[in-house]
Amino acid sequence: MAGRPTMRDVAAAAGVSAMTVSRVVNGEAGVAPGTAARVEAAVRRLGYQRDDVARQLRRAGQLSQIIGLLVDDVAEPFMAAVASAAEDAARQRGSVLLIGSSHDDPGREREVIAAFTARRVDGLILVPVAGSHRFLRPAQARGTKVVCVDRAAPGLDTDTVVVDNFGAVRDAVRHLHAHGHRRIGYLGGRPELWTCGERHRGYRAALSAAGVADEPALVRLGLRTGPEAADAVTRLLAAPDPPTAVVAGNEVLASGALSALPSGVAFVGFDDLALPARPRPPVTVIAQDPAALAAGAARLLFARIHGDTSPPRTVVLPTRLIPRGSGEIPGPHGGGGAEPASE
Amino acid sequence: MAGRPTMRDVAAAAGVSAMTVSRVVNGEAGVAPGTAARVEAAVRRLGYQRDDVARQLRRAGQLSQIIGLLVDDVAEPFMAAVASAAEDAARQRGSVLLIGSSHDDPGREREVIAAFTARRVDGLILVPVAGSHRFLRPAQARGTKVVCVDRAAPGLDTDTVVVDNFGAVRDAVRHLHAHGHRRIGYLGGRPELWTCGERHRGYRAALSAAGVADEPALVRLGLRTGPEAADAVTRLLAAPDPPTAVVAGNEVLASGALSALPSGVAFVGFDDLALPARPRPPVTVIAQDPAALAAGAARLLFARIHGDTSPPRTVVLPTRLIPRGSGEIPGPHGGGGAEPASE
DNA sequence: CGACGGGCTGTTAACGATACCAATCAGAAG
DNA sequence: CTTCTGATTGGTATCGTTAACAGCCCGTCG
Repeated sequence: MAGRPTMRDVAAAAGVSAMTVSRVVNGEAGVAPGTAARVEAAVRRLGYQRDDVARQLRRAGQLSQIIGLLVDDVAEPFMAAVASAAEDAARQRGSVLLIGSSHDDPGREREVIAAFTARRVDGLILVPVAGSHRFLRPAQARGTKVVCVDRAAPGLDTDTVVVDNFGAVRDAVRHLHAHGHRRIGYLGGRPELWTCGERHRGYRAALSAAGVADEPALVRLGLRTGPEAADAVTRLLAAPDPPTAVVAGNEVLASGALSALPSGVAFVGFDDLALPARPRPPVTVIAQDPAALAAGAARLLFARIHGDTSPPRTVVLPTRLIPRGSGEIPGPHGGGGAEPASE
Repeated sequence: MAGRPTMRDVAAAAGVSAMTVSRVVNGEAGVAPGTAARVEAAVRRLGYQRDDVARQLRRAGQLSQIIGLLVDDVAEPFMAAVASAAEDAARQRGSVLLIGSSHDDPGREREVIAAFTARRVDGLILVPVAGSHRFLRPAQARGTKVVCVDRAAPGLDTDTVVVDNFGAVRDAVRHLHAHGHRRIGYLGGRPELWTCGERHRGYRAALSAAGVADEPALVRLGLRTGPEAADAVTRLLAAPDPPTAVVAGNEVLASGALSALPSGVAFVGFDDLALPARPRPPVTVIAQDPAALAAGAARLLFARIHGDTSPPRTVVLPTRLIPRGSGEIPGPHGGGGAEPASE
């Protein structure tokens, strides 16, 4: 009797069959009250708990009530908010959540996904790293549902929930333009990431819509860390004819850029999370809602798990430009004006 | 052939027995190279993946390679950092991580723990909420290992990894005293949480060691949110004979307090994470290392899982007081002086 | 009085994998 | 030619639970 007690142990202790114990443990009808009481007493006495591993095996084809979440790194505030909302959604539906961090490494992503699917997760919520995700096809064929969140996965035809990255940066640049800026710098992350591409595209679209030439000297892409962003800012501003405004393409870069930015330069950052302690002067940001992203992804995922077979959808959530001052510093070309055509 | 293929399917496809497939899939020796190649081809062709659920059942008594982490809320930066480090540690040891948030609710904590242990997690890393954890005894008796992190669990005899909360706040108050402050306010969280109790104890110990009377009017306990902390600060400073320095007992309160604090009042906050965008003026903080906490907890947990039966240990990690300016604002009693006896 | 129905309980056989042991076969040794 | 060894491979039982079905008992109805 060393290990954990089984239904047979309980059955023996209560003088019934394992089947009856199963019925009592699962609250099924059709057990005499007296018998149920005896079984419950035995359960408590032995400290019995149903073994969901065996249960899941026997009920193959049913759901495992486990879902997996794969993010870059849970330690990032944005990803942590996603994880928290995903866990909430899972729990509400009676599932538990496995979590893994890819750390931007495709190999690691594959490993974690394999470990998850081997445990028969009902579905995966995925923040895909760069690169093809063709390798997911077999898992999908075996029945694992997949939803991408925050980024689209190139070469994978799945439900996807993202924010309007393109529009967000386009609007931010337009905002700066409306405040009189013409030379607007841009700090972007790794261009092979889908979000970074979209955001950069938004930057260029706004410039071209405003009739401003896209000047490569004002753009730094492929930045990864805060210090890299700080360095990039310093170089941008040291160049001849420097930008009068800067946009940072993600929260890490925003945070790093701020530390190197003189107070006269206008600034808009992406993401509102890393800045809860409202630095002074306050920073204008493009805010996204990670909890809404995760909730949307979970909604789509559970719909699939429960049999939805409609064609994959892409849900695009809005962002919000929150003016707090740093983005409203007037530029040299008639700044301080209102937005051109508000939306 | 609708569902996922099994070893039998692969065996049939490769013209061998299930046993041989098992050996190939698990990389065991003693299979002829030609046979192994045939099996591997069949595996790829059918998209077979080993079912770890069935595997775990058959190998009962072995490890499930799943561990569970229960935190207040993964969205908090501190907890997110703990989760990230825990996931790293688990992965390094070939395990996956289930995560759950208790949201400070004992009922929810129990539910999540039950869901985890029913899936036969090898162990739990627990940030215990307030209240008794006696209910964990049966799970421990069934073999689930438990390690507490960040907080001790009252009434539970387990390994525990915490920081020196008492000493941290004591030193912070001593630091303020050394800079000439005598009236030092304190903002504390819910006193039923172990950490909050320890920190408040540290506050009082420092005052009493310095021969300063503990004045209840300078202390606000039971605060939960940033706005509550901001409000508390405002009231403290509006009172007659207000404090010249304030200590905040956790990161949420620190962040809230800062938003309401005039620049002349000295300030030390707990925890360095919510303030990555270095507010100006920079804030002196008591920094803890959540990754080290989680790594320590994982180390103890896996030692238990692998058979360590020595008596439970409590590991206390140090904190670091990082002077950044706000805590060095001189007070009215000969401020600016050095620490009395540095340590 | 016998059959019948409903409430309760038990029996058997899986789910998919693996531990354990037995069988087969080639070539070597005697 | 027989026996033996070692390398390969297969058969069987089993992990803990539950689906499906079979039985039992008692009261009731024709």
